[in-house]
Amino acid sequence: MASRNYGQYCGVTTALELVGERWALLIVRDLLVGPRRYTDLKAGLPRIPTNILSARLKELQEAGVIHRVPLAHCGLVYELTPYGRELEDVVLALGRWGFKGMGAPGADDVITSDSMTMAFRTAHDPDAAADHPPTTYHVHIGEVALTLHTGPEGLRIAPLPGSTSTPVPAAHRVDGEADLVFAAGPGIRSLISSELAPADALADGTVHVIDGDPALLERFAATFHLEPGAREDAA
Amino acid sequence: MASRNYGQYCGVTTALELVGERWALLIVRDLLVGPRRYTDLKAGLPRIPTNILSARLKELQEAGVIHRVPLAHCGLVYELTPYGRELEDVVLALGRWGFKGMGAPGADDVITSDSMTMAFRTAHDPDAAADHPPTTYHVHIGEVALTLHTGPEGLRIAPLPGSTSTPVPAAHRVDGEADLVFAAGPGIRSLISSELAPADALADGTVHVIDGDPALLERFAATFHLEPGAREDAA
DNA sequence: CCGGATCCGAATCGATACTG
DNA sequence: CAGTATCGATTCGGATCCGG
Repeated sequence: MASRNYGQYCGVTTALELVGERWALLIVRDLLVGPRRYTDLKAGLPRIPTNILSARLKELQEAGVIHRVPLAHCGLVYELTPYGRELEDVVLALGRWGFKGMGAPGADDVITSDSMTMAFRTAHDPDAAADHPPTTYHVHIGEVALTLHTGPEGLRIAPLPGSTSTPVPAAHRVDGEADLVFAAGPGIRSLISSELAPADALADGTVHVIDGDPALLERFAATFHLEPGAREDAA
Repeated sequence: MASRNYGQYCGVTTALELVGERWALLIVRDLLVGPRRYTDLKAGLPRIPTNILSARLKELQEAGVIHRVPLAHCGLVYELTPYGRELEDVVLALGRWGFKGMGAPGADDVITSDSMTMAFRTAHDPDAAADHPPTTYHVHIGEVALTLHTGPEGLRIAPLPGSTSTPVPAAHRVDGEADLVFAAGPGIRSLISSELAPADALADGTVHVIDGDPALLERFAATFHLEPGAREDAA
């Protein structure tokens, strides 16, 4: 045995032995949003083979990263342990770096509620948000609809009903009206990376304001923001 | 085609498609220390098959993460591009998390100069260092010997001659005497995680001071420090 | 529907040998 | 030094099936 390990006494290799396998960190990404049942995970990771999902869930449990929680009424959910929750930095760092390398979406690329939620978390700038009053946005991207609320306690994100994904977060629903309701496609990426100014995004239809003051899109872009970074395509 | 990708439009999946394969981030880890030739990388990653090293180097080039730099006299080195250097956050976050999960070293686990260098970078606390005058440590761990210098410009790490690894960093050699010279084994981990107090490490032989004031080990432990975090072993 | 287990072909990885 | 080539061992992906 001991074959699939890296043979080094090092934090990076230890981490990669625990969560470095294919799909593992994507499961963690979705669980960072909240506890999920097997079927939720399968839906959020549309291309994962079910045997791999099984295997990863088992491995992540043995590693102490997640645990199973039986649900009161029926079924069960997987949930990060405190130890697993500390992977947030890793996932956010990966998301931040990967954002810089994203090109146009592939033909059959999917946008999921959980991946968008984590994306907004990585892009959120608390300092910029503090320059403005608390604000609620309703964002529609493809099939996904999220409520983002920035306030003194930080960022709160919840799926909106109508979004094809994770059911009701019941308790902490973000009710009340949004200050800005808008729809966009994957092109919202260029808004967050400042490649496209808010005014231009409105003008060219990248963003379509449904309700609220379109000027608030400036605030949105100031609050959710990731530098494009040094990308020099060689391929 | 398009088979080996995750089918999502998301920063995390993009990142994992570029550097998520086995060994890729370990190559990046070593290159974060400095440019390395093929043979250096092979030596720093003792268990990597040479065909995999080849393949990863090729893929990382196509991804724009590294590039080949021909050397003046002979040979060539691989070097991170600016884009690749931005993976530092990812590697440090992984190293920080993995550190918490490290148990005792496996029987045939190796400690390399580059992995130790990155480990000290993740453990370095600039604020704690600022509480003390600039300090130079010579640390011997197994076959690896490093000079660590903390000063107003941050942390500088260089391999010491006698260390079985990367040759001469020529220009920026850290010369002059060290304030503290000590040797340790993998047990230094417990010092950095505060599971073992400096005084106890000296008493039980985990750390052996060769030269300098042993009291400076307190300063070392205050400067290089990683919280153990929430680890609850279930296996 | 939920929560998987099983089977099998395809792709990848690991170990060793070999080459310009 | 800087890699290819080869080949068996693993792992992954896709599909199907099964017990509650």
